[in-house]
Amino acid sequence: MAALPSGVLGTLDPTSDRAVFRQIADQLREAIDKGRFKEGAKLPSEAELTDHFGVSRMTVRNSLSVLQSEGLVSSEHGRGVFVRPRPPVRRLASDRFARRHREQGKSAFTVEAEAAGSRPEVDSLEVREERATPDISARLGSVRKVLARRRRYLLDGKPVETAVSYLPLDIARDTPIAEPNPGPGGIYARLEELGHQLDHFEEEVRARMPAPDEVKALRLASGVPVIHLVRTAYDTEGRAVEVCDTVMSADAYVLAYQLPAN
Amino acid sequence: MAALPSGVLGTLDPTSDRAVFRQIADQLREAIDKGRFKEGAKLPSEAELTDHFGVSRMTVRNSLSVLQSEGLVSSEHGRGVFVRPRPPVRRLASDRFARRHREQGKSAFTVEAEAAGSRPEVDSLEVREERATPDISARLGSVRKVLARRRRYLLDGKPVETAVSYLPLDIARDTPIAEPNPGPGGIYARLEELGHQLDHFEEEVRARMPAPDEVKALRLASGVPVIHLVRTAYDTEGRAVEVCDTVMSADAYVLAYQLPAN
DNA sequence: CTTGCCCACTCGTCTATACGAGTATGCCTC
DNA sequence: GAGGCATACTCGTATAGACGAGTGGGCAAG
Repeated sequence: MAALPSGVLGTLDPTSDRAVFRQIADQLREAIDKGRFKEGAKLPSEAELTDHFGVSRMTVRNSLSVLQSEGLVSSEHGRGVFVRPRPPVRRLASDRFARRHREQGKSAFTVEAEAAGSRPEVDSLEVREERATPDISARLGSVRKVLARRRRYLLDGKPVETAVSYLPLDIARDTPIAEPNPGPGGIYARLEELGHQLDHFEEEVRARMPAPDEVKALRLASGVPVIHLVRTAYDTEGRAVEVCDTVMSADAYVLAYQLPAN
Repeated sequence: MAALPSGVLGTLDPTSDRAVFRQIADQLREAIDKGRFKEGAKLPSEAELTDHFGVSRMTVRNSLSVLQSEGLVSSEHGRGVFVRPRPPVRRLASDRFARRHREQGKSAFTVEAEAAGSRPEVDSLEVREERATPDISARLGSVRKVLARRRRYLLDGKPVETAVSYLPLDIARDTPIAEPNPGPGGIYARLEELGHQLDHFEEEVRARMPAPDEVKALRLASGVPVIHLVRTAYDTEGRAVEVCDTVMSADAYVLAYQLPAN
């Protein structure tokens, strides 16, 4: 068993009221914050920490679980515990739905990802007709049946976002929108061709911890929240023509918005 | 020891590959989702779960810690484990910085909270001059020294948000902005009086798990992420006149934005 | 009736141990 | 050299027990 690099970690204060596992977590957190363990670096193994601090393994594991739920580290079975690297962040600009971004052939996601040097992918594409949930129905203006378009977005093989678009069936049925691939410019371009000139979008942003199925779909590490975004698109007649419900890995996104001062 | 209400929880599947503590967590989660345990309700005690499932206490605790890190339940020392109630959510509207909201005497936070029937409070007010961090400096356009205004917002005694405003010292020094109470309409009203007519705001939204000091300041339950919002205010000459860095309890907020379609 | 204490119940912390399972390395065999 | 296997090291799961500390209700003393 290799000894710990000296000076990286201190000792416990037995007179402190603070629980031992918290003291250990504090020391590891500080070491990470100060760069003594860099991004992606391996922390000392549980056995090494057990020896160094003279505590039982469960206490050490408790400390590590604290850091894990803070999103600072993640453990890999058989390999060790590592300082979680920050993935490249995707910035959603406030003009991302401007019409000029729709005029080109590819989808916004693809264009932007390639510009950033990433390999974009879309999978789990599924288009079907459904009964609207009460929430979706309310947002679309008391629509009963909707077309639901589900898909998952990946960058360089890593899932970053799932999205479901809901459109009133009377608008979308038997149009290219009901096709898996709606064609250049995406469904917004198709909506405008169908006479629904888009006026503006409303977005609602929430953050929360993921449900188990979201952990799976986005391959989320523990301690990573999700951003839950619900966007409603309105045409120039004031009608809600689409609701898009998206769940994003919070560590892969930053959302940018512009607000008027008057 | 009271027996568990029959039918609320099932039994384990010993043939399953799924770890026992996960199976228990799954059952509890399902019971909560289906409303068999309502908001604020007390879950069976660790001892009861230990008996019911015939496993050791640590295994039960492990299950509960899963639910806790999902934000579903929170434990109270000496009392039990409870289904976490969803606090009333504060909605930040997309027009929240419209000039008309500034014309009145009180701060936006106060007005809005009272309209919603809550008791607003602001504390930890602290105003001082500081060296700008590289990030703040970049956002303000290579400003070296700034005026920092720190404060914490509470609703009905519960902290919901901390905020720090940074203003270039050459704008804010020796003005009402440097006073703890900047007067009616807040610092934005003062900026306009000083000749900095506001043009627009840019906001960046991130979500992440809170650092320990944020847990303390916002009294966050475990499993509750924070929304990290950085807003930059620009005047009509294109100059960045303020950066506001705010951290919000994610379970108390939903942010609303409006995006143009062109 | 009120006060104060005791006690039962609750979760929090910690130890010690055992075995399982994934990973990586190096050696041995072919 | 290539392949496969043994092995050591890693984290994952689970048990059993002990004591501490916060909460709340009931009982006894005043």
